[in-house]
Amino acid sequence: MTLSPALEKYILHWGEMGTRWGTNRTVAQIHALLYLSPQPLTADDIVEALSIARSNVSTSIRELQAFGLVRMTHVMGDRRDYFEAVSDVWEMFNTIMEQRWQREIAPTVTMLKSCVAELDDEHDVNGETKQRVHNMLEFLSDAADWYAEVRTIPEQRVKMLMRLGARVAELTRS
Amino acid sequence: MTLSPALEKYILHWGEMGTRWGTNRTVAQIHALLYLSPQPLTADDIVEALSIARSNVSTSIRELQAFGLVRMTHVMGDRRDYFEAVSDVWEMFNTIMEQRWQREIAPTVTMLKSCVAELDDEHDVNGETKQRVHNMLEFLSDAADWYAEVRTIPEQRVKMLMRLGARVAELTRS
DNA sequence: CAATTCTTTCAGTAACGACTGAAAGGACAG
DNA sequence: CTGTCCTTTCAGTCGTTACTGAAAGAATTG
Repeated sequence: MTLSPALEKYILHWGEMGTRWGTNRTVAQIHALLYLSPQPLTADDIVEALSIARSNVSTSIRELQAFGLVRMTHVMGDRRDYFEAVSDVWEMFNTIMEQRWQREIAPTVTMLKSCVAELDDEHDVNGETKQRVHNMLEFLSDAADWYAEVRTIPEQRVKMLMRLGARVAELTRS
Repeated sequence: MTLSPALEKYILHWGEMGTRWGTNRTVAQIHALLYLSPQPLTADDIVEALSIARSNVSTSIRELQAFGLVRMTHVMGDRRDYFEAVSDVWEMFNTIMEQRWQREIAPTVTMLKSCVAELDDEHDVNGETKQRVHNMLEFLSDAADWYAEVRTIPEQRVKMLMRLGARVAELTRS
């Protein structure tokens, strides 16, 4: 379990980015390692490759499984758990988007709705302020509705629509 | 400078979310406060409203200005700096998206390109592994191209395209 | 039902980033 | 030029989260 320079670079970078994407460095590194590995790995493989504690692998793997980014598999005649990452990139980003949506946008929309309701009774609050809370709620719930729609469209069709969007951008310019 | 319960809730929540969006709690709280305020505020107004140190306001405001989310203004006959947030929600999210793109996606695409190049010379690396790095690069650079296109389309037209996307989702289902 | 192998839990520690308060730096008024 | 007002810088502290290592737990084998 020794990593080539390019693969090590990939894993380290992914770890850095992970901190910006809601997880910690280790979780993201493990995810990168599993994504790069053609075969499923054991926890001890990961310990060795990344030089981290066994317990750290255990908790990080659990987080990745909860995210839906890593699956557990088994090998006949071997008691150990093996892990592999979802290897389809499109599926992977769908999963990440979904998670982030649930953790960030959905609770915010809930909060905004209750704020709007409460503000109705707060007569000393400036009208412009109320309007801005309203605007934020409208923006996010429109976006939420749109995202919910898009999620139901099959991958191939989304790709098609994206190409269409790019086409329109060109027409707009000319 | 006293906040109503609903506004306080808004600001606290925004602060929480800020930590998930690449900034820290204070920066996000200040941004929320300025967004909610119908008039520009001074640094001391912010100190009082959020109970934080003056120096903390100074550095946080700088970060918000660098993000392009807050502008400085002045009042005739008053030496102090006043600050106001971009109040248009659409513009605000465009700005946030652009920043996050530059900080997260762009460097990753750069990293992936160099990885792909280096992997060409690393003959002991598994073919499937190389393929996966390639897939990731392709996905992200396609997404980057698409995003660059969309950014050039005027707001109204993007909204139209979003509605069109939702429409297609409905057609797909029936 | 002991011994072995693997996994998980958890308390303590280490590392990191945010925040404060004091001091320095600038700009203006008298 | 001096004092006042406002802003910025920075060293130190505080708080939070990640990580480790030891111990407990669970599953399997002979």
